[in-house]
Formats: sequence, structure tokens, C-alpha cells
Amino acid sequence: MTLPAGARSILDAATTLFSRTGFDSVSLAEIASMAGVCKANIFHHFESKEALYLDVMREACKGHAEFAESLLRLPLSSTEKLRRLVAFEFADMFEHESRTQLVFREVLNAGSGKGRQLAEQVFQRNCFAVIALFQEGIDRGEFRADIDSGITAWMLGASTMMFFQNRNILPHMPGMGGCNSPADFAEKIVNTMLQGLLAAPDASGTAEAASPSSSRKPT
Amino acid sequence: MTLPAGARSILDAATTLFSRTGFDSVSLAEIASMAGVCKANIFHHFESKEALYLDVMREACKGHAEFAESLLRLPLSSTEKLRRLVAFEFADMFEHESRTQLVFREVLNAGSGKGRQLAEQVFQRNCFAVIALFQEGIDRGEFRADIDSGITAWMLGASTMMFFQNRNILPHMPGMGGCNSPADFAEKIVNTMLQGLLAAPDASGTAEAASPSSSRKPT
DNA sequence: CTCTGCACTTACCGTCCGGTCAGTCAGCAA
DNA sequence: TTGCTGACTGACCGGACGGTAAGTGCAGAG
Repeated sequence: MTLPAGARSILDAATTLFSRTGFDSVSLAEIASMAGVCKANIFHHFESKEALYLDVMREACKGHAEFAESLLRLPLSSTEKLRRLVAFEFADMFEHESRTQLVFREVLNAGSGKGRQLAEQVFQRNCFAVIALFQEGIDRGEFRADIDSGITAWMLGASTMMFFQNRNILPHMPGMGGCNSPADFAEKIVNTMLQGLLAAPDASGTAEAASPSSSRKPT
Repeated sequence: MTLPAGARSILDAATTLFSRTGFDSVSLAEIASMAGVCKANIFHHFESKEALYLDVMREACKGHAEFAESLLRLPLSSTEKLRRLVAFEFADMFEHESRTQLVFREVLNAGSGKGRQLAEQVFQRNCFAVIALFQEGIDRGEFRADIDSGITAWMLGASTMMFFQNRNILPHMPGMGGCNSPADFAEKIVNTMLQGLLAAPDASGTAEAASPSSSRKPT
């Protein structure tokens, strides 16, 4: 915001390039070239390559996970909150691919990450919000009492990240031809989870609760 | 096997180092040093750094996914096959950490991977076996007919990979304090999935089918 | 013993990288 | 006009990198 134009363009170029192939395989010369400045200018605005990377990460992490937390306070069923949360996260990921890629790379590359801490903070905060959501559903009797909210949140997060990370090769994966859009995938994983989460289906109610909007998919 | 001792030690050192931090941040000098040979000797046995990496990947991929395929042919319930499959995969992953890390890194680092194709083959093959398992369960009426076997396999694979990848920070994750061992986690994700997979629980049977071995966990 | 082929080494090359430095230039206050 | 500041640059540095050339030593075949 208060950054000079040069620093801004460096940060943007670095975000794009780092998100593409990581820290090591991007050179400062590349970044400078894409930013339209000379290499030495990078050192005028940033202390080192690593400091630049951390600034890029800090920016990428900002603004994440706030929706999830605000969502928790809305007067909705836990099922509906879950649907909205996953739908939002998928939309958000694809709207900011570079940022998302950066954070995910750090979370997924166990150890050795320079921005690991930052990414973990984002991940943990997100995870915690989802856990709270599941726990609320359990307390309300909307979800089964015998599920583990931590494990369930983990599965949801893992599926989401993997989908994003493999979005380009997904059409070539066996059995995944059926889901063609992120929204489609999001709906399907939520449905799959819900069928295991919803409180015991006494008689009716199961199918309806799993698909509250009447004509979600006529099959 | 038919490799000279030197080539063998180079391959082993490279496997260890590449699995630790990836391709870029490992130098041939490091590999040579760990292998106890001089750097030039690497070029005697391997065409280039990249060729060495591909050989390492090829070896890491070998022998994977065979258990899953053989498992499918056993005369067991789909539920039991699923349990055994996941239990085996968790045990196998932790028994060969370096190999596993290599393959997972390639699968998870979207794009830009040198051994991407190899890792994808492993991943696809594994995925396909699990999909077949789910499909069998559906056909038998053991699993719900309205689940998507591809999505379900995806969720299972994603959860497993994420667990392995984050095994070191897992104790610090919110809500994951409860599961202390890989086997524990494996059992929990299977249970979570099954509760959503098992055919409609008419009256009894659900809890029993989800935990076939009588005294799995007395709670 | 000699020849051959292979494992292996020492010494070196050109290149590219992160980082430094001296200096230019525009804007602005006094 | 002068003096100062901060954005920006081109030229350069030491070092590490992937890779090469030339040669050593040694085992087995003839």
C-alpha cells in the first residue's frame, strides 16, 4: 500500500515466480527482469532474497481464514455452514492461485521450508475454525457424536489441498472424469463427508438433510 | 542389484538427500561426500544430475501399489479389505520414509517436477486400485450406492499423504493431539469414511460392521 | 607379462548465483 | 544555487554449481 511502485512490482513478480517453482529455482535476475527493474534494486527494497520471500509469504497469508471464523457466528445449521465454507474456500483458492500455491507449497513440503511457520499459522487457524464448526455440529446433535472433529477437519483440508495441487492433472486421473469444476468437486466431498457425519437417520431426513436445497441434483 | 558398489552407494545417498530437500537444493558434492566417492565418479555411473534423480525416482516407485492390487483378489469383505489396505499403506510409508517422501514430493509439487510422470504413475495406479475396491463394495451392496468411488479414493489418498507429510508437526496441530500413532490415525480415518460408506443401517449392524473385530476399542 | 576395460580420482572449466558498491538522477527544501 | 535524500543502475565479486578431461590403479583374459 505505502510501498513505492518499484517495491510493489518486485513483490508482485516475486509472488508469481516463487509460486510457480519455489524458492531455490527462482533467481533474483528473473524477478528483476519480470518486475522491470535491475537486480540491485531488489536489495534496495529488501534485505536479501530470503527476506523478500518472507515478505511475499506474509502478504500471501494475510486475509486468509477470516471468512471461516466469521462464518461460525452466523445463525445457520452446521451443515449449511460447512457447505458455504467449502464453497467459499474453493472459490477463494482459484481466485488467488499464486498466493494459494505459495502457502500450500510450504505446508506440503515437510521440513526445509523458509516460510513454513507462516504457512503453518494459516493452516492451523483454518483447521481450528473447521474443527470448531464440526464440534458445534456434534454438540447440536446435527452430526454423529462418535466422530473425531480433528480427524474430520484434517480429511477435509487434505482433500481440498490435494485437489488444488493436482487440478491440472485431475482430468487424467482414473475415476475423476466425472467432476469437471472445482464447485462440483467441493459439493461432492461435502456430500461424501456428510453421509458419514449426519446423525443417525431414523427413517427419513437423511437425503433431505444432505441436500437441503430441493433440486440440488436430480440424478 | 547388479550395480557396482560405488553406484549403489551413490544411489542410496542421493535417495536420502533428494528426499530430504528436493532436487535443487542438493549438490552433487554433497551426494558424493555422503556416498564416500568423488564427485566425478557420479558422472561415471550416471549421465547427469537429472538422470541420477530419475534413477532414484524409478527405484523409489518400484514395488509400490502391488499390495493393493493383490489385496483386491482376497476373499474378504470390502470393509475388511479397506482396513487392511490402509493399515498396510501406513506401515509401508513409515518403513520406507525416504522413498515415500520422494514420490509424495513429486505428486504434491504441482508442475515443475522432474520425476512427475513417474510419481503420477504410482499415484494413479494406487488410486485405481482403491477405486476398484470401493466400486466392489458398492456393487456388493456393502457400501452406499450413491457415493462416488473416485472422490472417496481421492479423499482417502489425500488424507494419508497429508498425514505423512505433516507427521512431524502433527502433535502441535489443534485437535490432533488425540491420535498418537500412524496406526491410530489410519483406523480413525477409515472409521470416519466407513460411517459414511456403509449401506443404510436399518436397525442394528452399523457399529458392528464399522468395528468387526469385537474388542477394537472399548471407549 | 601385456593388454584391455572399468572404477575411480585430481584438477580444472565456464556459468550462474546472491550480494556489493560506487555512482547517477529526479525531487525538494532552504 | 546548493545540499540532501531516496529510488535506481551497471559493473563487478567471490563462491558454488554442474560438468569435463586426462590420468591412475587394478582385476581378469590372452
